[in-house]
Amino acid sequence: MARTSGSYAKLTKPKISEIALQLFAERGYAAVSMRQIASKVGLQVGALYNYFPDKQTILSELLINHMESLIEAWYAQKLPERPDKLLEFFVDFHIQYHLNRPEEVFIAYMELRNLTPYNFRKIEKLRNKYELILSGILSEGVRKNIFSCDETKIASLAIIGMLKEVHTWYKIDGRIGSSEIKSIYQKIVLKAVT
Amino acid sequence: MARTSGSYAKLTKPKISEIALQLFAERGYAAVSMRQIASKVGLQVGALYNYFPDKQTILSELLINHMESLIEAWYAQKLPERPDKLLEFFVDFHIQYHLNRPEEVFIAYMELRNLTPYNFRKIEKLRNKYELILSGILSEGVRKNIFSCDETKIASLAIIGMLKEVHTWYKIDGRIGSSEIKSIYQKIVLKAVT
DNA sequence: GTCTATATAACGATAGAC
DNA sequence: GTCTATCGTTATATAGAC
Repeated sequence: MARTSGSYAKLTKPKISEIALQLFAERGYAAVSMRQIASKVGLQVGALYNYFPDKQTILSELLINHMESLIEAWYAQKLPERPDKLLEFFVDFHIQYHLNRPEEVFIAYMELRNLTPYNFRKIEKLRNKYELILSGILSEGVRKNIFSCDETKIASLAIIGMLKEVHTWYKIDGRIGSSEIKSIYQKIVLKAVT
Repeated sequence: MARTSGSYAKLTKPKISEIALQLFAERGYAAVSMRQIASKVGLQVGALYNYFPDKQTILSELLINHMESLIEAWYAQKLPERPDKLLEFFVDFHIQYHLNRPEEVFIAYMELRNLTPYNFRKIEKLRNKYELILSGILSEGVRKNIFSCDETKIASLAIIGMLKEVHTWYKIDGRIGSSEIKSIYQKIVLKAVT
């Protein structure tokens, strides 16, 4: 068995990320200090820099991991082949994934403006990669004459834009359940491209 | 005629507020420095303190003025007497007023967390005052047997909460015009209380 | 790997000359 | 009313002891 100090250390970085996520979502990136993060983790400031080179990297890693996990989660599934079923599947997946991570969704939306241009471009690339999944589904459907859609690229942007607004409507204790929301959006999206 | 310096000075405070509003909406309150505000106004930092005692007051005045202007704008209108017409009028008024001020709506939602407890309570009181307008309309309608509603206070909170979500849906260049949105919400709200 | 101590810069806010 | 200069504080980030 490894030394206990080493075992704990493996948990330290995820813990820093988790607490930074909470604080950034609660007070905003610029309003949170490294000292506050360290204090809530149970460390002194200097120790944070064993895990992250700077504050900016804590934020950018949160956002990059969020996007990368999203894309990985998509490809980890067994996907249906028919493009119309695949599109329904995508809507369902997207809504469910984002409803399960309200804090990540919030900072991915709010704190983009606090990324350096370099990190912002990284996020943009990942976002494009995710949008390619959807536009790929659409153009495959068009090729098989199941969908009718002139501009699959623009259509996929519009659809993702629409789906993004779910989190502003959805309340866990509200009258509308997540399964209802998903079926509503599935119908809207399918109608939009057939 | 007054001295030109005096004339310009009268415009300085509104200009500071206007530019602070822009910057706060764009980058967030905590990420904007007094020096940045001063620079964009065309002043040195020290000069800002002739108009505001501190940075916090710039933010709180923006939010307080936003709420006070909203309430004043309501009472400045000629109001219909019938409670059902008055309710329609309220929905129309609320949506139009907020669609015209996207930056104010945004910081009124996002920057509440950066208010001191004292200023936060001020905003809460103004919000209650605004909600009293609506609950007053509802209870007057109940008294005249036009509306049916058990808890007018809770109903008014729910309605305002619903109306607040308009700004997340509405896009000026979108397919849905503001007049359509208003009539949709008027119907929903009226149905909800009759 | 974590600590204490510190370098360096930027922040909000103030004082006094003009 | 605006400027320059500066105070005191706090921030990020680093260096070196343990």
